[in-house]
Amino acid sequence: MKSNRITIQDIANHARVSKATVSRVLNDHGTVNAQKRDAVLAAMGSLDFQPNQIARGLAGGRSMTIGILTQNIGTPFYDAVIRGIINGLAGTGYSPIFVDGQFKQDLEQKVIQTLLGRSVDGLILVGGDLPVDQLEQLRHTAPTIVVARELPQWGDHCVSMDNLDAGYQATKYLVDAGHRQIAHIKGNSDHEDAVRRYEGYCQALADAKLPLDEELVYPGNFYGQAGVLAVESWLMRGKNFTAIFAANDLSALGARLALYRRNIRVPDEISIIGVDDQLEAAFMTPPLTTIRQPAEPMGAAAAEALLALMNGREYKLPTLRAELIRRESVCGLH
Amino acid sequence: MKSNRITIQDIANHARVSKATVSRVLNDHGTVNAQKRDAVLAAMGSLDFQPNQIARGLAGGRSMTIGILTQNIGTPFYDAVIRGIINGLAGTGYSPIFVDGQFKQDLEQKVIQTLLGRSVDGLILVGGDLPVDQLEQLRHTAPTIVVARELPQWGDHCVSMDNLDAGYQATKYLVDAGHRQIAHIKGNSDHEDAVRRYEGYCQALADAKLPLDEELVYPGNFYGQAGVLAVESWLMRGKNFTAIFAANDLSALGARLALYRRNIRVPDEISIIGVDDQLEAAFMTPPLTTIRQPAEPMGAAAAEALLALMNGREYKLPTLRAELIRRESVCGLH
DNA sequence: TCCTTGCCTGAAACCGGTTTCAGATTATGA
DNA sequence: TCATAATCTGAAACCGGTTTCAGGCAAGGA
Repeated sequence: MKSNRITIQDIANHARVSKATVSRVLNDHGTVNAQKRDAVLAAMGSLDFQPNQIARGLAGGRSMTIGILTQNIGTPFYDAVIRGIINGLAGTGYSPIFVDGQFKQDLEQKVIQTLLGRSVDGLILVGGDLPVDQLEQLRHTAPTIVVARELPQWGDHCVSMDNLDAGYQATKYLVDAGHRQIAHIKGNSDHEDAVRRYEGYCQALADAKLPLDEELVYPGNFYGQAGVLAVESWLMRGKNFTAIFAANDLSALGARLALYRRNIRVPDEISIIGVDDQLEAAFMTPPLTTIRQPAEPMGAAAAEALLALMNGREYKLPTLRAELIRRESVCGLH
Repeated sequence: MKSNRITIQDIANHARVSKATVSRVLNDHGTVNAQKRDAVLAAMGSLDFQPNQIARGLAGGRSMTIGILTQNIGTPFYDAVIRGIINGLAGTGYSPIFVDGQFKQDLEQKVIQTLLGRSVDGLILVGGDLPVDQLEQLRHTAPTIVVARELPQWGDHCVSMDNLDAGYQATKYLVDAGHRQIAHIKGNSDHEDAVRRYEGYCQALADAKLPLDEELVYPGNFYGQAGVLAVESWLMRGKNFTAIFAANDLSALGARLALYRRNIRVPDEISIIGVDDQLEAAFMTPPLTTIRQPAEPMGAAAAEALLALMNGREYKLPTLRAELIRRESVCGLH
């Protein structure tokens, strides 16, 4: 597969100028006589010239690539964040390169090295577990934005949503609707977001002077099956509760299924609220009341922030807050 | 942000050898005296050397990147295919670069050019609309695999599932369960997969000597709302039907919701079958009977095939077939 | 008219690797 | 012991661009 691609030298020959001049018009840099510029442009057009980014990257020190570290958690949330990033980068000349950390610290470090080996111009870390001091160090190697991970001390290098607030809003909404016995299906206990949502749950309970019943907190994992098991375990033990706050939509769905099997009506007998507002939530039966995570906007904001950061432009991060989406899976108790 | 990264020359100085020798041990190429090799290796270790992929790409002609053209359709299916690709490429030294074609031919062509400009070593096209002759041409520029698009004439450069078969299986399952009036919610009419599934539906009907009622075919778009509207339009017009074949799970969900609103029981009164088997399907109420698309395996197979293709290795594509997943949204009519 | 000045331009160095090629060294065989 | 082959090695060319630098040229000022 011999590369017969035409190079800047071909253009130079064709337009009877030097490589340097071609480079100048290519980058719109320095001054070039209008006639020569036109000749170069014409040559580029007729020869269908496509500059070699690899060579540009090597020579210019800018590879025009952005490294993206993802965590292959397989939830719709991360996928949406990534979509946001891809869209945010589209048409900017920068291309995203993806590597997968699988939520393992050592692997994360390794794949970030491969990213650096590719001289990425910037880094977007989606979630992940890297300790802050390593992030700090990384930041001095390449412009870095962390997204979908709460790092308060990182200020404007971090695009995230307040998960404690999300948990709080969800729980408070149930409390305000009159619920007093509110169960919770947790996400993975080693997952920061899950812990924060749980903290929000606790805090809302405390603020309402409601006791926290540990037995009404099920150690889930963000998957649907966890929701099923949670409900079954509570029912089995004869626990009383009128509402469930699930750490994400998928486990809310699982919970709803378990109730369906027992012929327990939602929301009449038991209310359910989730977190995510993924596409399917609106079509659950009944449509799921949930806390919307602005996943795609987060990704887009991260991309935009990184672009600004790399080019030394000012920028400010949008404040992305969890938003309560009222649908029909929660009803008032009066 | 001065790049103080250490280079092959630093290693060479440190180990008292030439760049050429360092390169040789780096690539395990040619012969190198064991002592010098050790010295080089030691230098690499102590200096924490990370070869510059950009430079390697330029010099060696292999960029170790794979271009991925995606269609930002936003459905879980494509996301899953992409996950499969990322996983399939993980640990191979190749990194995926993503561009988005948004299902627009002209944009697809443009972004493929940017991929080529980055001297990708291979190309994976996920879905898309590019005409076959352009694909054919592309194939001679870089090793190319098409995934999630049926291109029978492309033989082993194409990883796909038979969507006609998927539609046929779904419909036949309903027929075999005793259903005679089977409605269908189509996907986008300009989407090949949707058309094929519809063809499968028609064929299964024909094979069962059942008439095709055009009014029971709703022109959907793979989204949930289409499912809702489909059911409402049929009900409004007083159409009789006992089963629905939805072109994907999401529109099946929509249909289920519309029935729920009318208090029509599933599957007792109306059966539903979808296509995809996305994560949520198993937790629908009732759990959705569906045709599983092996999305992640398709992505993984595409990655594997491309790797083999690029390195001139033999390979054979797995036969990935739609698989009926029996759950509870379909019941027999007897 | 001569000297600056500023505008253009091409030659050449450079980015960090790979690869070719020829020479040096060592091992082998006669 | 010497010729020959096999094994190693470094210098230099090269990949396709960018950037520096010095010089050529025309315009402007004295």
